[in-house]
Amino acid sequence: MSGPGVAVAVTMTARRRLKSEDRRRQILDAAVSAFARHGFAGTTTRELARASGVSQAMIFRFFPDKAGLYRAIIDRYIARAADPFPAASTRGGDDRRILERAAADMIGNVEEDPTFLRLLLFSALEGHELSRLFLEARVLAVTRALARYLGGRMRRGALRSVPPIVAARAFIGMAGNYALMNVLYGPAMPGRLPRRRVARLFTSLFLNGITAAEAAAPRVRRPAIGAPGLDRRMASP
Amino acid sequence: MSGPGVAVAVTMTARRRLKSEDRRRQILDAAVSAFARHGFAGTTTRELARASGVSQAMIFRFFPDKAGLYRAIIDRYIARAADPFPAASTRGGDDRRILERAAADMIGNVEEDPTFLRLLLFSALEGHELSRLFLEARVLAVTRALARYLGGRMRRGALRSVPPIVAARAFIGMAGNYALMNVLYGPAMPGRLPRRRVARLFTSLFLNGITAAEAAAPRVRRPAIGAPGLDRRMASP
DNA sequence: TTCAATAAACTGAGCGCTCACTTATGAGCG
DNA sequence: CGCTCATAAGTGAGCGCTCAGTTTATTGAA
Repeated sequence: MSGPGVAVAVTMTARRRLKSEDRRRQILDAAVSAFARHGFAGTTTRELARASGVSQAMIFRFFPDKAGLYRAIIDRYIARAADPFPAASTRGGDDRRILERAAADMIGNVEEDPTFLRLLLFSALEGHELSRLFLEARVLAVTRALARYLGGRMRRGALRSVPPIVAARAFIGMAGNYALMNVLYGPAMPGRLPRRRVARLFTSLFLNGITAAEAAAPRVRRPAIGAPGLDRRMASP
Repeated sequence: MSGPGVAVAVTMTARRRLKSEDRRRQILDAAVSAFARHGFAGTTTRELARASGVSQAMIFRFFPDKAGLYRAIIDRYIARAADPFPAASTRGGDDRRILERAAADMIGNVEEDPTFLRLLLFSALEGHELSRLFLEARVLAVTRALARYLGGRMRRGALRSVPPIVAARAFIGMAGNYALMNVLYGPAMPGRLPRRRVARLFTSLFLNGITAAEAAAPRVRRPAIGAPGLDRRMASP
């Protein structure tokens, strides 16, 4: 871990003093990984210090307290967010390519580095005050952008007219939930395929489903009393 | 906190003795709520004791340790799981009704009581050993059941032939992610509609998308270099 | 080039407090 | 009675956090 340090070990202590800014970044990096793995409550400042290779005291030199460090992490993520969907013109209309790419990116990014997703979930579950900002800057930005795009395509008559935000949530839900489950349960999760293939399938399902056409299956609208089916056992004890 | 206890405070202790089993259940109930709200690491045994109205020591009379209590909770949830999709015959084929109901139930159950979903997420994120069982008994059971149903319908030619598990994950993803986001962010989440309506919309999208038909939009398959679109900014820092 | 003086990075020891968990000793019902 | 239910009062360990003091890098007069 620490180079070719062997027997001597006296002058070669190899303990590097970093400039304040570098050290701060190092601690922040280590904290990102720790908080993503164990959450806020499950991470100790001692552990953070050990992971950064410094003493506990350094943590509190750079950050007011543990919560302040967490806040700094979220700030950093928010600051790096950019328009995730830079005005993909709603006229060209190669919907398939755009959606496939969006789905593949979502799945791919989460697969390559689940850190952000885990931080997002932990912050929401643990009720951190910045959780909402986190959501706004990243998740909602994507949702709204996609909704805007879909809405534009609907207005042009290319897609069925449904509430665009809900449609966007449906598509993002497919890809997002797929990625989420893979992150949470890894290989134990059945139905994992190469991400491009999944993206293609989700896109195909979604586009087939939402593309304007007289196809729409006959609207059976029976009262549906006592029907068998996926029962209510999904969430209640 | 302890009633009208004033000077005397001797005979009127009002401390009820419960039978062991009742007390155990009471503690378990309180623990479910606490763990669902704050996770395992974020919940203290003092807090559990206070919520159950007993002393801390009682917790350890009924459960070997904090982890054992958590285990008991998960065991209970797993024990209550049943076949969520009791062989909905794949021949009748009122797909719309069955799926709508499934989606509405998923959304409704989570909405009415987010406890289970939060426990599930916390246990997965915190890496609890029983997390996998939890998943198996509840989430995968539903996924597999739906996949089985869809697979049956595909074999009958009623639906397009795609990997059934992935199709199931797509549908569950729509409803599940919708419910998840609503739980995590509540009213801040845009695009919330009455659950029946959302269920109807998701089902319609999905069925339109997956129903066997020659509809399938023309397969544009350009290389897609440098295309604008939802970019990769979804998950990486 | 040398080297004390200064500034900055850094740490070990330990503070007060809370954690999960234990023990001694009742209180109340059969 | 006797036996179970219950608690008050602990225990050592570990928490977030602080601070006196040490170690290193940088400076600038000689």
